[in-house]
Amino acid sequence: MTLKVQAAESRIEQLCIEHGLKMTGQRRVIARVLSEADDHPDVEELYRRALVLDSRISVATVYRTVRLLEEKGILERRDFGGGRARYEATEHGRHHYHLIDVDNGKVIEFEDPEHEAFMMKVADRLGFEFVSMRLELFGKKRQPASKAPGKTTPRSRRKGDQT
Amino acid sequence: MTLKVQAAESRIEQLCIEHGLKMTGQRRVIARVLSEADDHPDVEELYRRALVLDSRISVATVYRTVRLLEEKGILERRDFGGGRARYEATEHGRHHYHLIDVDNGKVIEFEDPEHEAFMMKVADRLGFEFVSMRLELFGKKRQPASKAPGKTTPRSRRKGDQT
DNA sequence: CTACGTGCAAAAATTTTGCTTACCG
DNA sequence: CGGTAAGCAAAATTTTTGCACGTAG
Repeated sequence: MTLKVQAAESRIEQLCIEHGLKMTGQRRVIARVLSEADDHPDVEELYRRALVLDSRISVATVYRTVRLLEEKGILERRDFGGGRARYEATEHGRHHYHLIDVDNGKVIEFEDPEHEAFMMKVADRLGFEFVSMRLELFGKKRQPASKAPGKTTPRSRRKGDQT
Repeated sequence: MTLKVQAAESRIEQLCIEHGLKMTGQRRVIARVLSEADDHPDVEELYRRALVLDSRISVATVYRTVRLLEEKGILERRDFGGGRARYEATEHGRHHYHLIDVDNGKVIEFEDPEHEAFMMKVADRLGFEFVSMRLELFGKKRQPASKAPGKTTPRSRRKGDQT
């Protein structure tokens, strides 16, 4: 019996093809990494994950690729306040939003089905065709039941932010 | 009769004082620039405007100040896709949102009175105390009644973005 | 075959910082 | 006065690019 050796195209690769992009080995790898990510990796993280699958990829290519995919509407860029852009796949018709814990940078996702529809209506009313949106909510965890606040903010380029 | 020679504190300066910040000449200038801005200037633009009022201000100070004010919740940082952070004064209880024209970077503001209340409820439901939020809508101007699309995107660090 | 993609390293752009001096409270 | 802020220039980061070469279609 023959094995199917990873023949399946990743979801993002599929989208790339639909958009008529030339599929190079690197793009396939990056597409796969993106397809499998269920968090919000920045370029450096994408690069790291891509390297595992294919060691001859350069950061430059990752940058070029995310920019391309963003322009095509396949990816969306986020800014959760860490100074570096984070990416996630676009989910048409089913947007989710982000609640960022300002104390530790953790990101919680939530949905609101009516919200996107409402935004589309807003765009329409203003004479625009909806392209995409971003909604970020910043908050502090409630429940001050114990310790002191604690200024836990190491003031420097934080490499390892969460989710 | 004596003239009131700019004795009035700017709104932002007022807030700084309430937050117990030491008011230096530079901060006063930057606070004033921010108070008078009705757009979304980036650091470089703030620096330019501050220089007009006081020539001995350095960019470093502008960076340090916006960071400080953002931490205090007096300012909010925005990302309209130009690669540089933009700032605007926080308006508690009356958030407005941004619709960015993806073709030319122009920003249109709009409001939705119920929206912030709704977001606060969401935060609360998730166990968080609302700190702030951001909502950005990206769209293309409708009405393709004339010319061709036109790839009007000079691909490089664009210095002069709109609004 | 040819246009487009990639690697590499250098360049550009943005933001942060170390250190000394200035100045608010 | 004492501690914080500012200036200046250097450093750190993040992102883009020029060029020679590789490759998808």
